[in-house]
Amino acid sequence: MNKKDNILKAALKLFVEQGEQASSMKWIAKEAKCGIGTMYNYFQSKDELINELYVEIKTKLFTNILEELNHSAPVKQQFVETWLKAMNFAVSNPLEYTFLEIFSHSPKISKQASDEVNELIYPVLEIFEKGKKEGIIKDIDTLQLVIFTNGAITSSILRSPNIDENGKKAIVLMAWDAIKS
Amino acid sequence: MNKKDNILKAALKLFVEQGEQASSMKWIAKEAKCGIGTMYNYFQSKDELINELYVEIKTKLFTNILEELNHSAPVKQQFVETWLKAMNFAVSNPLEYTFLEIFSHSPKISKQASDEVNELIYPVLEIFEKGKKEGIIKDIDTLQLVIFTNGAITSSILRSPNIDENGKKAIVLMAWDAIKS
Amino acid sequence: MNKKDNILKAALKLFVEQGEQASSMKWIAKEAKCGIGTMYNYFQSKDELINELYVEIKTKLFTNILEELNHSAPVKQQFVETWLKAMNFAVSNPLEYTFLEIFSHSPKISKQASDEVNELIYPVLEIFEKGKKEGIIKDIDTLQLVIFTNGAITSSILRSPNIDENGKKAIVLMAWDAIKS
Amino acid sequence: MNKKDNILKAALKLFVEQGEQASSMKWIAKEAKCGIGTMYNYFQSKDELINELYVEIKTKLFTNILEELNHSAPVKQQFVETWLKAMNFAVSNPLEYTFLEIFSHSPKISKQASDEVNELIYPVLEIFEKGKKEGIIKDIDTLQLVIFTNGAITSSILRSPNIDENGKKAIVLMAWDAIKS
DNA sequence: GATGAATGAGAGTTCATTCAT
DNA sequence: AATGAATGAACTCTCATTCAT
Repeated sequence: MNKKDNILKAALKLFVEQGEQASSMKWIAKEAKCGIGTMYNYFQSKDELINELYVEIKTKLFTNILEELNHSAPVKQQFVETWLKAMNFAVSNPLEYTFLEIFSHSPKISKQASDEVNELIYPVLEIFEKGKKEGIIKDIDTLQLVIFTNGAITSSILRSPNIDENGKKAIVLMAWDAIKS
Repeated sequence: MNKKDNILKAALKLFVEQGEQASSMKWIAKEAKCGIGTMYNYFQSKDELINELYVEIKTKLFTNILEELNHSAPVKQQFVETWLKAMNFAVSNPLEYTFLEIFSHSPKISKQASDEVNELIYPVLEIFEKGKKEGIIKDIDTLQLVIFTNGAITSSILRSPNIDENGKKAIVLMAWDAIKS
Repeated sequence: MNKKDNILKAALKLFVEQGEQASSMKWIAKEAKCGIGTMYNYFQSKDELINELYVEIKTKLFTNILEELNHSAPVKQQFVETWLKAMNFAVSNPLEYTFLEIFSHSPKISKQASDEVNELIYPVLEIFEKGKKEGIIKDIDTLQLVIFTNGAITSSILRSPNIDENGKKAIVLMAWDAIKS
Repeated sequence: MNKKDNILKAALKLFVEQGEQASSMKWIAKEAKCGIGTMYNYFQSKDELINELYVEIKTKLFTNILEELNHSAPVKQQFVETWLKAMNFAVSNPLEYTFLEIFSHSPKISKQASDEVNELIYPVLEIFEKGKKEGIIKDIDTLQLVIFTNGAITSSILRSPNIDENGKKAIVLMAWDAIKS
């Protein structure tokens, strides 16, 4: 078993369940079943651990969302499938999804990590752009549309982590109703 | 000059600009131009300061939103006016609104404070209920509708703090499109 | 009612019941039903309050012990009456007596207060001196005899604050057996 | 070099020489030539340090007193030897003995520590019991006899730390005179 | 690479004391 | 004389980080 992954996993669990401040390096080491010093062989500091975890999870989320995306499918279908996948990721990986929420506006996340992660959204933007060109999505700044959609869906899923398939679909369709022209 | 208000104001500023963890009591005292001990005459602990600030601002927000609400106006008008007021509050009080976002899911917020502010949302729920009864709002769990709406609008306003009147209106109307049946 | 006495009384109570360290000036003021500032009109500092209390109580104890002492009575009788009075003082004034024990070796008691109080013992020393001259008390350094006696009796009374008359007499007679030749 | 022992030794020295309140953890660390944090690797808190020191020293005292005690020797001999050993311990370990005196009635000593050390006295009680059965010790509550004896001897030794062998013997014999029937 | 005892800066908090009222 | 809000030095304790093993 990979030690670095153990550490990331332990940190994720404690950060989400106890809060970052309450999760000391000592405790993370104990949870990861390794020495404190070992953690510093893999991460230069606690902040670096947080940032690496953040980038890793965000990348995992987008990889998951965007793989198998059929760029030639109708825009609405792409929209629905994309956001359903996001919701499924959240449901299947509650720790990861909650972590992203907690740290997305944290001062602990470096500019560099933030920039790195922001690029991941581009393929999603393209779906909206395509829809706007086709005249089926409102002619509003694309980033604003994504932020609106993401805010709505993320809020919904975080407070209903046990939502069923119909519930998820209803939420995505509400989001579609919001942005469709 | 009110000392307690000075402290609350200084804490708000630093919490939002530097993060809570990076804002030591020493620093808050300096910003509030008072001694450290003085803060403890008004708040039993840093946590209590945070919680009091949270309840105060949340109450201020809802007071602002709900005053002058015309309960006999059409549901759509009530919906639009309510959320426009929320956005206006956010634009006029960016520190306050950001603070609420940062701390709304923080482990620092006590159960008691959380319960206290949760009651403030009831009048908003009623608007949705009325719309559902009239058949003009989707027949989905009311709380879920509010969370969806709030998530969408909060995300939007936080990342476009300089939005103009038309921008605000566009966002509220998107939210209306999402929930209307 | 005298404010200064109120303060001394409140301090005595709290020092004995809660410990000196746990008895803040604020708490003493509250117990004495006066403002914090008022205490500083009567005592320059907390330490001065402690020392004044110490000297006052020790003086009260010795006044009580030595008044009515019949210097022409037989030595044994003087001895017994003196120490019985000390025990009665302890039983009647448990707070005062415990206070003396707690502070008798405290670094808070100033050299000056200590010297002042040490003079009070002289009349008691004289009883022992007289007994030694008469050959009915062991020929051991007088101060050592007093310390032995006082240690024995003080220990005994502190752990049996509800002792009865016979118990007190038994202890004093044990002390007499110890020092008599 | 044992760090924990260094800390205990430094704390003992400062507590006795400066008082507990005046001996900050920072100062103890400096005296023990270690960092402040190091102390917290060995003791959870300052209070725990005090209690551990108390139990350790009291145990050392009684181990010292009771080892080699000849239970079949005459009661008077057992009595004399036991208390002579206590006095010798006090003379050889003045810091330790003074520490016990200072803290024996301190509110810092926990009920648990107190209970733990109270059991150490049992073998001493047995000597008195035996003497009472033989009719050579006064028929007074045993614990009271021990408290009387201990109070007398402890007071004596604390104020004459440079006492010689004859002086010690004289004091123990005074104590014997007090309790013998 | 792996470890965890050692470290000390810095955190939150207390409280004796001051001083304007 | 009486008050108590204001103060900040100094306390105990935490924890990210280091480094000798």
